[in-house]
Amino acid sequence: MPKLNQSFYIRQDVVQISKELLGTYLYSKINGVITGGMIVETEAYAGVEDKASHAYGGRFTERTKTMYKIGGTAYVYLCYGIHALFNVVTNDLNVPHAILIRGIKPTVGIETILKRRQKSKLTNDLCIGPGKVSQALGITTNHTGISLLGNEIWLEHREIETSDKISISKRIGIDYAGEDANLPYRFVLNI
DNA sequence: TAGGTGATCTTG
DNA sequence: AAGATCACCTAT
Repeated sequence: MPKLNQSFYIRQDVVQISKELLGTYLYSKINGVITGGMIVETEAYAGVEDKASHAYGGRFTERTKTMYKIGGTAYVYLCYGIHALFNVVTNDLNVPHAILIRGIKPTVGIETILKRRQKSKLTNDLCIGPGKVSQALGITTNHTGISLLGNEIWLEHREIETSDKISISKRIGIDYAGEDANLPYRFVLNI
């Protein structure tokens, strides 16, 4: 299957792209081992005007500078001291749009994923939750800034059958964002 | 439902 | 230089 190419990522509408990422596949290749699965949950973070975004108001720091890179870059940061959260940067250089990958359905390298997650059985929620996604695929903050067009972390295109299975809701864990906390920027694929 | 966890950011 | 904050997870 073809990798998502740069022109997919370099588009204006991060909310639309977030929806389109449902049903695509996310892979990592760590120490020669490929793990991955189908993306089933995403959230859009819409740049400098979005109060929930790390880049709100144009904030540009050592951490957030990666969000200003060109579409098709990985933005990974540490949350609550424990969890690496993986995001896809979109849009042009210096436009800090990002999409948080909140859940996948694992399909490749299940053995490795179970080992990384310290679980013995494949359950429906094994990789549901952004911290779990990174743990399952071996993604760490060291991966922040790398290209998603390379051979370490990448996405592949699939057509999903219908949009009827998509649920839209407000984003999780951003109560600090005022009225923007209610924006319908979370997308879940009901499989 | 609450506590663990530590890098990051803001304030002083 | 220090304290508050935080795009979460696990277990009770």
